Amino acid sequence: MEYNFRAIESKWQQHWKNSGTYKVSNDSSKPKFYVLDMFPYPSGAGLHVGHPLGYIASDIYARFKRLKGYNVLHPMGYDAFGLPAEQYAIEHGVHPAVSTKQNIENFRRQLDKIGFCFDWDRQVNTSEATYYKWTQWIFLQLFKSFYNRNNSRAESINNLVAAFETTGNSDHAFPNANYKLASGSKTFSAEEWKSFDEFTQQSILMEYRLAYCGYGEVNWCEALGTVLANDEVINGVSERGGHPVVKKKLRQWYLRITAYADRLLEGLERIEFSDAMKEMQSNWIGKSYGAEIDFRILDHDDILKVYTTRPDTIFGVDFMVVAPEHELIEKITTKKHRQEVEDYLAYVKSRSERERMAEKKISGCFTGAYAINPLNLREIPVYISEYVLAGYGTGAIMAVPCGDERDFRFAKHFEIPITNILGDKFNGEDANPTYDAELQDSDFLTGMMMRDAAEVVVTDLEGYGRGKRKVNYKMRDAAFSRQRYWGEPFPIVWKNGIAYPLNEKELPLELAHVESYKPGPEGEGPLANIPAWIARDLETNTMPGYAGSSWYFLRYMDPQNEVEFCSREASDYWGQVDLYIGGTEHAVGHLLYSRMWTKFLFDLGYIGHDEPYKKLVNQGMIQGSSRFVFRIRGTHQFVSAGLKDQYETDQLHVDVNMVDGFELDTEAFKKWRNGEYANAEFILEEGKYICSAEVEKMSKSKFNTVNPDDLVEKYGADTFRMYEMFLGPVEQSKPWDAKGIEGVHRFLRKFWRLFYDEIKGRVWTEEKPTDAEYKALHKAIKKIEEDTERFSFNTAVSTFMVCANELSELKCNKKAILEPLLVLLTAYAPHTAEELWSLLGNSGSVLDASFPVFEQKYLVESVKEYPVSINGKLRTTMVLSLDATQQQVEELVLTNDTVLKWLEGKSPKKIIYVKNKMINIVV
RNA sequence: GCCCGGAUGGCGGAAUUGGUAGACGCGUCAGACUCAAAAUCUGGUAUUCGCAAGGAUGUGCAGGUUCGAUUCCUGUUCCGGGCACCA
Repeated sequence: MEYNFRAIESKWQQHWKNSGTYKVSNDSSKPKFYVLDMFPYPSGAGLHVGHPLGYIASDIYARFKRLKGYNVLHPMGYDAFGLPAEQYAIEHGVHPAVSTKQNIENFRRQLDKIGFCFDWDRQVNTSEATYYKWTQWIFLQLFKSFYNRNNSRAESINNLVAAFETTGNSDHAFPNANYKLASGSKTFSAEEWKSFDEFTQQSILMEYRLAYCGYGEVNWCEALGTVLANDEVINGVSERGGHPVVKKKLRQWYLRITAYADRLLEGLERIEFSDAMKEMQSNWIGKSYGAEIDFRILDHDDILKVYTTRPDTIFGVDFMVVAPEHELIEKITTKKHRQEVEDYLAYVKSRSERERMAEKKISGCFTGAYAINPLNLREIPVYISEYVLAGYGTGAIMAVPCGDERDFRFAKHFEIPITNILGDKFNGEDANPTYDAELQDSDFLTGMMMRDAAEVVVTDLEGYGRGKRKVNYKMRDAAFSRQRYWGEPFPIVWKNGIAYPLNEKELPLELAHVESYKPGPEGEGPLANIPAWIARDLETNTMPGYAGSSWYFLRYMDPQNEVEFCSREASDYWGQVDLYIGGTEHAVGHLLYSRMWTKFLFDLGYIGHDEPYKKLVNQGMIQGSSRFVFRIRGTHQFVSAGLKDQYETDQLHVDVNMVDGFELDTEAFKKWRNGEYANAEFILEEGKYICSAEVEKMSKSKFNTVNPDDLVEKYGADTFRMYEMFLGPVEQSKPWDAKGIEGVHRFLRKFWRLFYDEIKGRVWTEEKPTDAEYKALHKAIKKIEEDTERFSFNTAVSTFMVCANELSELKCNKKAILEPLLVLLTAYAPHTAEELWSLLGNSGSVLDASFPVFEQKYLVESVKEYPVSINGKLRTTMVLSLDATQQQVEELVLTNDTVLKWLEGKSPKKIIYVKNKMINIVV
């Protein structure tokens, strides 16, 4: 009887489906455990081998916990809204709902073949109205709430209106400190509030709402008449067609995530994320303590406000730099410098924020204006440079070239004289950002340590009313709208420039059917082209990809609920996600947004916990080998990799399936993407078009995916599962390579042969095991249990191999040994385990067995082979009793021939003996 | 540029707390079985010197701490992820 994995796997997959083996109840006497995967975007390329890496890990853990007696929730669904479906619709004219449905069916087929223990009755799909009804509902709650900074939680906006009606905004200053009423004031009284017209009142409330409207910059491509995602822009031109892209301001929705900045930081202390992950999140939030300082502008009434974390360096300020978007530029630029400034601003407009940050070359220009240092009245030139970003702080900095590297290089480039306030800590060749220097040439601060001076400066400035202490965050409010079709519609109508929420009873606001996915006028989304939509004054933007994923873990708990997003009873039962598995690429996006939504729902009392994920394990990325072609800027010509340096080119991904090794199939390329490159011309080298290659994360957008189907077909799901785990630590990124899969397959066949032989048939017996056999088993139980618990699945797989090798060698075919081993194997190779379990005469699923209990008594040893080193170099080994004392060891060691040889007659200085570890002799 | 990770044989990786570097698997070499092949089994396989015994070197690179460093510290190179509209 051979290992017929195809028959076994389809038999058990069918059986699990029919008998509801993986159905999970919200009502159980067992302790609960919630294992969650980051759900996939169902791309047209199907599941690739990178997806299952995390899913297999979580599946193993979920099965392991179930064997350990838990009621385990392990659901799966689809993050189904998104740009690629819309792109596909544009290219092929297939409605995103149709292609998404097909893609989901394909994903489901692929997932089913791998034998996951998902409870599919709980599946969610973010693009279904039954789901996004509740995404819209939560959005409305955000819209109708504000963040009460007096008690640090979200509350109904009605409470704020009530406060305005009694005390104006004296207890609730504008969240945006720069916001001013038409009168120029930042405060209003109750009487004033009541006197405002509705538009003014609503505009004011918009400044407080947790979901609000504002203006933000997008990538605008005039030639395509559309807004582009960052992904679609390469070197400042569109990926499609290579057209210029500039920034354009559009009305956008935002989520006021900055209100939660402190709580998002604090919450990190209560969750088990890796230190690296916590660090990334806290760097993203970027809390800093500093000061806002007002610099007057010479010959103007205007104030240039800067934020600095180093007020102690104020006497080292040699120039000011403002962001190119800064509102004062228009006013303060002198006639003489106007043309130069305008040219510079035009250049910056074509630059993405990323390019600006990554740029090593110094650029900038002088406005002709001077600011005045408030402490010594020194006149300081005001420059514009792209390295200062409008969104951070006040969009202006005071530059201290002796202490800041970028300021230093800027000063050198523009030949601005550098004031040294660091004495000999500044060498004139590099900036020194130290806090440990005695200030020099700093007026009344001279002689003071820098770290003490900040406080003195701020106090002094506050005295003059020229500055104040300020906590600043690098994090910005999250842009929450897209000028796209395939996303959740906003349940908002616009009347006379005022946004009104739809009545909750009108939800879901279903996405209207469109004939074309072409953008609307003025950069609006495709919804703006639908007369019926416009006639209802509905918002034409849609929500971004992360809307649905910000709360999906809650919907799994109560997926069919028609009256609530999730009942409090269900969310109280399941509580936090105990184990969340997903990639680090979501470190600051999805994970921060969903943490914020959870805190918000907690504030309003809809759920009882304020952190969604108790423990996060980051699966490493499976990397693919990408191929690139080089388009000559502004043309349809593509140049082979070896010749690219002779031209100015943009590097574009091509589908690895059109490339043989490195050689591009140019005819396939012309037909690719529905003829996008039909008129491409090629500059070849030696008659071939050679692509360049890079190892990158495996992703549909990089066209480098490898599909698991063939491997599952050839070797079976159990082999595939164990092989993906055997590749290496789950947290580590690794390039995909299928060449080792044979070894895992051989192991499973070998394992099978412990039970059934191809010739003899059944070989397993009821005989009593020997000590050696028990030892092999219990070593495996211990190691596999520990390894599974700590997510070290690769070493667990190798332990299975070691154990099977040992049992083969011992010729052990005894049920008393093999049966517990099967239970261990269930989490890793569920089909094989089920089949053998039933062949051993058991009824029911092996998942309902209980995890074998490790017994130390089988592993007790009395002696150990110790490594013996001389001066740290291993020279020999000695078998010694485990309870040997230091003195006994010293005596024994000195009788060893090898030791004596290396001692060369000298007596050892010291003998280090670490029990159960090693012996080292120092000469 | 900034933030976060990673680097160990021909390859994927192991070494859980500073204690025998290379478990397990792939590949490869030799052998057994076979008319032959597949499958299976046995043995070898970091580099290097040596007939061997036995040495020397070795965890990206350069230093440091330690009786002892893949592991800790400092610096550095290369690769990967993220940087706010891919999801």
